Amino acid sequence: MSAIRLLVLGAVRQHGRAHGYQVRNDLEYWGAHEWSNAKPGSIYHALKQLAKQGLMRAHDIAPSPAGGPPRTEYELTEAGTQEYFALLRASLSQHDRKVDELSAAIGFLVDLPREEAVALLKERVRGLEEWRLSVTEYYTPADGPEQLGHIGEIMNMWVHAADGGAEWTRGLIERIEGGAYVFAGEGEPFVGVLAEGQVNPYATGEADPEYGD
Amino acid sequence: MSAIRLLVLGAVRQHGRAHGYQVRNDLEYWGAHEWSNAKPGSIYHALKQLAKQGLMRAHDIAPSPAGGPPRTEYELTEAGTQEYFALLRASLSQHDRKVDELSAAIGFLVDLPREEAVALLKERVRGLEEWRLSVTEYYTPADGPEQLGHIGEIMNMWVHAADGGAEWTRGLIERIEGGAYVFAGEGEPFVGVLAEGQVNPYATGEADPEYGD
DNA sequence: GCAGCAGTAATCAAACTTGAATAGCTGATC
DNA sequence: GATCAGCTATTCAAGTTTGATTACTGCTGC
Repeated sequence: MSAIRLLVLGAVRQHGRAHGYQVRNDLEYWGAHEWSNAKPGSIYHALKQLAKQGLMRAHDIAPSPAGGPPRTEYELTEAGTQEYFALLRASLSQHDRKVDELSAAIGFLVDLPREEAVALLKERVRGLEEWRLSVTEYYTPADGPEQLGHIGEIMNMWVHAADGGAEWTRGLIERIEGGAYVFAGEGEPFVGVLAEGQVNPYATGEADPEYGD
Repeated sequence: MSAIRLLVLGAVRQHGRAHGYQVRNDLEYWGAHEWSNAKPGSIYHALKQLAKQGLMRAHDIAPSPAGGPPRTEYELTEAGTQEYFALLRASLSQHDRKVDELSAAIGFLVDLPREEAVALLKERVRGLEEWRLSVTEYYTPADGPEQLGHIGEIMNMWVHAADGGAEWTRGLIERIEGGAYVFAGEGEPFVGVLAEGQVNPYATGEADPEYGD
């Protein structure tokens, strides 16, 4: 559940204090329901879990002003902030994680200082190159790759994915080094959450590629 | 659970009759534990589930000849075979499925006639191109793409993935049309499972990229 | 001759995910 | 002015996945 974890931690952190529905809305705003398992059930589960693990503080709040059942607001603890950054760094630098985790991490990329973001992404590229090498070596039987028959196509797909991933990452590094976006400590931070009452311009409720996961 | 479903159906089908541990071993032989959630628990669960749904017949067998608790052998029913091919076709042609499903499907690709495999893969390419278009259109706000800030990088990643996936698929189509591999109805089929007692030359128990899923 | 390790085979509790259901309020429609 | 649709907000049961654990056998060294 690291992707959900990262998303929920990041969303609550940006609000300072948020309830489940707010988080759910942010994630939809980010398109997260399309590339991750960010369904209501999972979000509420994650919030409870994180609270149980001491990463969030829960505050019971009176019934909402606009109808619905009474709601609970959450707030990161110090440990929660630590966990957030640890997860963010790991998701960016380690290639052997699910795609939804990377997507989430890209969304929070600017919470880090610029140089650190670049360093982590370079680490990712290194990992991808290493992995590519290990796949081609490990899965080449002693008696030649023909032994594998069409099974070799699976490895070929991995290699292709590794190359594509590395290429994309290099492009991103270039843009960041070129001065794109506003990172931590560089002034007015990027506003990535919906204010109370603001409508989500991207909420359509359709189109569900669910690529990767 | 479609990936596990496909893997288990395909493995049992190739054996004719197989017990859980045999399936588990085949999946490891294929490297499936590296790119799918093919853990023992999931495999046994899938077998039971498939049996419950009438896609497999279960046979209780006396305690194994080589130690361990009594085992159960499974065998595809007619409905199971139908389901297997339906799943295989869907996994190959639909781009909006998880990567592990595609990996599994590639492993079983040669269970289909050559022309059908090509047709399904072409369908996949069409879907990827369409999806690429929808991503670039849908996530370009009226007031220009800069509005999205670094969030646009997530969409960029998708587009990159779509392009890479389409390119890889086209390459595969080319190789198949060029006569590579032995498909259904073309003589001696490819042997993709371990015979009883044969050791798995790829079983190392380490290296776990877990790419995609 | 037996302690311990490696291999065979399967199960279980706990955690996680899914999709649907619930429940209250507002505004529109007939 | 009843009721229906739609939004706010959360919970729940059922299904799936995970990681550990169990249980049994054969071999190996001492």
